[in-house]
Amino acid sequence: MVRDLRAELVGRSFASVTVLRADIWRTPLAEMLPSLLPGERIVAVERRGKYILVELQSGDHLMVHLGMTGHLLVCEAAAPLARHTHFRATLDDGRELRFDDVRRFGRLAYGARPALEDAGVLPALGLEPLTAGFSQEAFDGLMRRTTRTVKAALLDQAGIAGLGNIYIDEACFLAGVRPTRRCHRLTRAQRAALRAAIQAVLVKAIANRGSSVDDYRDIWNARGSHQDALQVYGRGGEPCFRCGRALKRTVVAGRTTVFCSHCQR
DNA sequence: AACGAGTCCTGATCGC
DNA sequence: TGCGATCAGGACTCGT
Repeated sequence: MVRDLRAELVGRSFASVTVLRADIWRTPLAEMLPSLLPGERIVAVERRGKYILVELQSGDHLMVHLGMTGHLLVCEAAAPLARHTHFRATLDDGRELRFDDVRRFGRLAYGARPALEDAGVLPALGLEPLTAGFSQEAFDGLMRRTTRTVKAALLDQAGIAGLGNIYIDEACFLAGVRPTRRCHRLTRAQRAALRAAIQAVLVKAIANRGSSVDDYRDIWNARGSHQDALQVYGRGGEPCFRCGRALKRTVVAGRTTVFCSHCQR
């Protein structure tokens, strides 16, 4: 999404702004946005973990977290509104950037990045799994110093940023590691396999433009295709693609978790 | 430190 | 056809 947004938005300026729902904002600026945002040129679109950051010429940022069902859309101003559209901003080329979210777990914020960080609106996040900082040494350090389950540790955005329920189950399957395993008990080989699997799963899912298991759509409302490549997520009770045995479905760290008890140890 | 439960929401699906 | 229970890509808070 960020790559698509970057290609569409960088260099454009915001024109008018409409806040249809103010309570999804983490900063008390919703009513001031119509005076703050118009005229601002977009200079960059970045991502930190699951947070999307649209950087403006003034140094302020429009921050977006999609939650479960949040969606950013770039469309013509005349395009019909999605049922749960909460924010729309026109661009200087006549198009609009819109945010819609059925469940309203998504959050928007506006402000200078240090201010967003100080307020905890943009929380402290861990390693970016597709950067050099996600070294085997760094990953080993994280795993060796905690007794939590692998699932819980990978869900924790303060350790590694950006992994969610789908890709954690997928990475564990690819690595042959049970999500219920305790981090500090993983072997060196398992840690290496897990780190490689996390990266491989993310790279593939991004290449496939995301997993449209249900609501996910890109900024043009198109579906991704990675849902067709998922090995375990959503397949509880169905045969493992590797060994043919029925996949187990349980709850780990409060989240539905699917794994193969034969292929994952 | 770690974990479970509860909370925030709407909508799809399923059993009766 | 209707109705209630259950569940869903996330992430807080609170109590143990």
